[in-house]
Amino acid sequence: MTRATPTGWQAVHDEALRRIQTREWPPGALIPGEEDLAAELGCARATVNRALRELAEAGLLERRRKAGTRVTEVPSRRAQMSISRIAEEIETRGARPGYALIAADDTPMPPVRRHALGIGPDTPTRHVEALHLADGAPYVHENRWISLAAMPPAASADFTTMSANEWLLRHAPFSHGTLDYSAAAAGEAASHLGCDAQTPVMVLDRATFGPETPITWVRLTYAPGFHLHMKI
Amino acid sequence: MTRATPTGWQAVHDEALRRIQTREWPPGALIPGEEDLAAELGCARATVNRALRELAEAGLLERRRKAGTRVTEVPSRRAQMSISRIAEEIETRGARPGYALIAADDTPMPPVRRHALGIGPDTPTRHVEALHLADGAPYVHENRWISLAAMPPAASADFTTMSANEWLLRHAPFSHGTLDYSAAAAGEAASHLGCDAQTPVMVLDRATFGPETPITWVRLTYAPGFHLHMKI
DNA sequence: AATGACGTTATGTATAGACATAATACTCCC
DNA sequence: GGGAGTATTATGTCTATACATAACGTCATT
Repeated sequence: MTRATPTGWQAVHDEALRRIQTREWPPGALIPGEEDLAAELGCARATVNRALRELAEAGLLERRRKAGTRVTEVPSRRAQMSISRIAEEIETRGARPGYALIAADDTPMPPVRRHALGIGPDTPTRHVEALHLADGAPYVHENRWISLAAMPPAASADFTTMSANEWLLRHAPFSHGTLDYSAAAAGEAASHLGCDAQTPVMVLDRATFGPETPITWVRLTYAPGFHLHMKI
Repeated sequence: MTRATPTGWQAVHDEALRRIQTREWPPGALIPGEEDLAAELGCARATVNRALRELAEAGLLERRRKAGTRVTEVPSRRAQMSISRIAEEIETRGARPGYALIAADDTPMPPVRRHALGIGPDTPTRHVEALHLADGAPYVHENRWISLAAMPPAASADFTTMSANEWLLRHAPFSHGTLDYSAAAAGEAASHLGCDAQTPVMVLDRATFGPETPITWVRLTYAPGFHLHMKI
């Protein structure tokens, strides 16, 4: 019963994945217990545990104490994308990043966005508008408000050379946030992006929070032709 | 030196996260070794390892053998979204899902898409066009080709009541795929979505692969107002 | 029959100890 | 001084064992 070949949790992971994909363990089926699998594959239970835990995190298995482990009936898998500095994003696409500040002022934050970020009408904010370039061409228009309650130094930060995006990534201890992509007409950003006001473009609204407080709300309006690529 | 309070890898995880967020461990800094932390927090090295590994997977720490563990300078974090059945997606938004088949025929797969999916011009495919509804209103238009080489039963499957989306999730052992969101004018899908051909809408191009073979390529054109929400 | 207590069981996690591995730091030789 | 080989070291992983915990089933009680 003891198989010699697989050692290491990755081998166990791969073997289990194979059994799921070949439907040797069909959807909905209860798979052998950790103890049994460990015996069969000739390794410790902890090793099997690690392997099956990863598969459960990937959404391919469902594990419950006492009930055991079963193959997910209709796996709802997670797609991942990495959120990074815009400059890095541009470099990843093989282009030379550029940056131009349009305005850094005290334009008040619209009430709708105050609400989205969860800050009161009295919280002071700073407004920054900028354009990011890829190989000299407009890439994305950035329209941002920063809560000065959460980030007082932002009041005097210089955004002419370093973008607010990068400044915040370096200085703000952010912990979580929300992303909201939608399609819209370019509208006011059109002139900066060098397109028609009616051109369909991708818009990203992002709210970012520190461990305790809201930090910033930003609308990124991408130039026409942008596409968001993810793997699953 | 021994702290009583934290036990369990989650406690260690939280404590390390706190130290990162409070900049007690500033960006770029080398943090104590696993052995030291285990001694300080009064637990086994394996427990510290588990906690720090999770933080490294989250992109907050960078770990290298011999070099030790350091806090990521500019963390590029990952946003996740769950890919599930369209019906489930609609239910999640609090609406009653509906489905209507528009066409199931042998319309050939356009060469561009054959290329995207990676199948030759001789591979037989089936074409399915359908509309998904949320509370009776158009939600998303589905335009799909299925490789019959990978999924022969799809040739005779009945897509009038069950969508190809759901049928494939149940029958195809898919392992990976690519997602590509973009903004575009509604175009040909406009009539089905009940909007203007020039209306900006979100378009999702998805290629899905089994462990060995390409399975399906689909273009989902979402109705106006759709937005893609993610958390980070 | 419905309800509640309890034992059983599979997963979840902690532990100490060991070895593997990668990468740095150092030493020796030329 | 420079390059090659070696020692050192922090993380990566496996093992065996133990106990914790959630939840299913059963049995007794109402």
